[in-house]
Amino acid sequence: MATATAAQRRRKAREEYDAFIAACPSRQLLDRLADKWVSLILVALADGEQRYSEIARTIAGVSQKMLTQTLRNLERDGILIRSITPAVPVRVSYRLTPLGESLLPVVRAVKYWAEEHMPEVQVARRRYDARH
Amino acid sequence: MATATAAQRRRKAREEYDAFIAACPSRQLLDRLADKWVSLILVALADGEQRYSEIARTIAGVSQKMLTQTLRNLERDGILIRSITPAVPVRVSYRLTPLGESLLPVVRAVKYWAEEHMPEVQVARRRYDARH
DNA sequence: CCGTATCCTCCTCGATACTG
DNA sequence: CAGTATCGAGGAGGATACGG
Repeated sequence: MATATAAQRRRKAREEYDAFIAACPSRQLLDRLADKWVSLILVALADGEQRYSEIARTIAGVSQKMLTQTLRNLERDGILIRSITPAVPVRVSYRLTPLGESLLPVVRAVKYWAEEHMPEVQVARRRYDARH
Repeated sequence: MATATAAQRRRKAREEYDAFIAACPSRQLLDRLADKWVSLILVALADGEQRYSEIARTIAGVSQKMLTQTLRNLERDGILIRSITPAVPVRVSYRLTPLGESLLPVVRAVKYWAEEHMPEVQVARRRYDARH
C-alpha cells in the first residue's frame, strides 16, 4: 500500500531528524519556514497558480527583493514551481507542488491562529506592560 | 454557550485581522511566530512546566540571550507564564497558558512537517542545484 | 541558577537603479 | 513584467563579563 509506505517513511524521517539538535538539517528547514514571508506566499498560492505581480499585490509591503528571494528558496526546496510563458512581456507564474500542498495547511494554521488570537495577545500585552 | 461564543469571537477576529495587510497587528504577531526559537520553546514546554536550564538543555545551540529574550516576548504575549520559586539558588519555571496550549499544536505541526519532509526537500535541493 | 548589560559582528532587508 | 545588482542602515544574535 503506497500510502502506508509513505506514512512509514515520514515516521522514519521524524525519528532520524530532530529539530532540537542544532546541526540537524531539519533545524535549518525549520529556520527556513520561520520566515516572515513564507506562510504569506504559501497562503497566497492556496487557490492555484498566481503571477509574480499578483502575489506581490496580495502580500502588502513585501519588497521585490524579498519576494524574489523567498520564491527562489521555496522553488529550490521543491515547495513551489516557477513557470515562464514566453511572451512580450514575459509571464511568470508560481504554483504549489504536492510537497507545497502538504505544507499549506500547516502554515495556514499559523496565519489563522495569529488572526484569531490577536485580541487576546493584545490584552496580554497591555497587562504585561502595565506591570513592568 | 461559552464555547460557541468563543468560536464566534475568533471568527469575528479573523474577519477584522488580515495578516496580508502590512499594518495589521496580526501581521506583527505572525512575524513574532516566524521566529527561529518560538516553536522549539513551545514544543519543549508541551509536557508541562520546565525550568530555564531544562529548556536550554533541550534546545541545543540557543544562546542565553536569545532564550531569555524569546521567553520574555512569549510571556508578554500571554503564551507562557514565568514563575519564580524563591530559594537559593532561585528556581524559575515556565509553563504554557491556555492561549499557549492553543498555539502548541499549530507550531508543533510545523516542526513535525520539517522533520518528516526533510528527505524530500534535500532531494529537491540537489535537483535544483544540479541545474543552476 | 538565572539572569542583565555591553560590545561587536554579520547578514537580513529595504531602497534604488538598471536590464531582457 | 519580472527580474538582477549594488549599497547601506539596522537589527538579530553570539560572546563575554558581571550581579542578585
